[in-house]
Amino acid sequence: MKSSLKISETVVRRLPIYLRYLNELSMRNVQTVSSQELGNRLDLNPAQIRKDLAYFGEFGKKGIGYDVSYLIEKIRQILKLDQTINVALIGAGNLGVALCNYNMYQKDNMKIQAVFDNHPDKIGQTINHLTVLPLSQMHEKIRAENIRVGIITVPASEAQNVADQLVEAGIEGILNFAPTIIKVPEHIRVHYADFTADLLSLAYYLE
Amino acid sequence: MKSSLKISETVVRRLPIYLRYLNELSMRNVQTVSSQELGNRLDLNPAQIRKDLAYFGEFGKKGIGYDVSYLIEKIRQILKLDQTINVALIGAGNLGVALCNYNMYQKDNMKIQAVFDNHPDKIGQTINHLTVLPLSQMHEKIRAENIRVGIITVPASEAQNVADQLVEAGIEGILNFAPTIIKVPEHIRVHYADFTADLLSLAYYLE
DNA sequence: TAGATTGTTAATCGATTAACAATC
DNA sequence: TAGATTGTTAATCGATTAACAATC
Repeated sequence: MKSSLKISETVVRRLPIYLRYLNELSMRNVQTVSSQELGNRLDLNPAQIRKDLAYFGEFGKKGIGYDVSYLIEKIRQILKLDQTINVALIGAGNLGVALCNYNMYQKDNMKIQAVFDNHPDKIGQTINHLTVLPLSQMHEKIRAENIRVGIITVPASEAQNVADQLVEAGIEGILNFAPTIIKVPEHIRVHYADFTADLLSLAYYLE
Repeated sequence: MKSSLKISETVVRRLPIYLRYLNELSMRNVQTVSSQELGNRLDLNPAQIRKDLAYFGEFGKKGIGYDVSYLIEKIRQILKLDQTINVALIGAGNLGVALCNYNMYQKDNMKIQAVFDNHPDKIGQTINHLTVLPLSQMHEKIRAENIRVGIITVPASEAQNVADQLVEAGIEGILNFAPTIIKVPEHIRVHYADFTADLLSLAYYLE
């Protein structure tokens, strides 16, 4: 385990991709997989996959490949998904509600434990067993429930304000669906789920 | 215009980000912006922004900066957003419905013109003025409406099947929200809106 | 043993950034 | 003119890939 090394962001971003396919293999009772097979399926170079995994340890066996279950366990450890991570969602609009109901991350140990919205129509409603709370209760709830990640699904115009409140409440990471760049202190991690940019850039490649 | 040059994907992906902020400036009646200001706001290196734009032409004025309206116009041309691009959405679940209602890309000239789903409960329902059609009508409708892009919001297990049908119907690009890698012919462009990977990789950086 | 596949080094490729002449 | 800022080159930095000894 070379955990002293600084691992690049591009490497970390591939780990969930590996994990997902490994889970699929596991469900099909496949015992072992090679970097070759992984690469084929995921459109990645096998050498890259081996190198990615080698940053974290020696998980494979020469001549054999990787034990599927063992590698799943290891990647989950690396991503810190061996513990439950509590998540709050802010913005109970169409997208927010969709993500709450999705809740497929639950099997990955990330669980939406609270939903916030300031719209009077929304407050008090129930979404997937969770009552929508006003933003004024965010600080208290986030601390009480040990929530460490916030998902922002409010309009772009409100995203920075919500981010500020999340930081203030002691959140450690943010997944921002609002189509805007937000400013947070150094120690807060922000990922962008920017599907409008994904869609618009697609137009460039047409025809 | 050095349009012969092969532009890298990372450059193209930043164009919608520029466009978005330029639109904001335009609405605030800002006439001119420097790469410095853009970089500040978007957390990007000013040299990178100048280089990105210079791939497509000389849009700025030395000593002055970029004319906001002119640059918006140019970026829209580059991304081919000066024409309307018709889009189909496949999978009228929570997420699909959310994206239909969103339809904020409409102002960017990408418009969802058809919605498909095979679930009997869904077929015939109306979502944002569009009637949900069965997949069996996809081929015909896509050709009739000149639809060039497909958004996949079905479960991962069905994504490849839907992608195959989209390709068969003559689609040119796909935005895939299903958490799985899909295989398509060389000439089809696929972008991934993989927010579960964004969320899981966030866990790595906590604490 | 022979075949397969890892972990890792070295080579390549591509992206970012600094620096600055050109010029508004 | 003096100050600001572009477009572009060169330097740096980082990521991908090929190749192969080690070994199951």
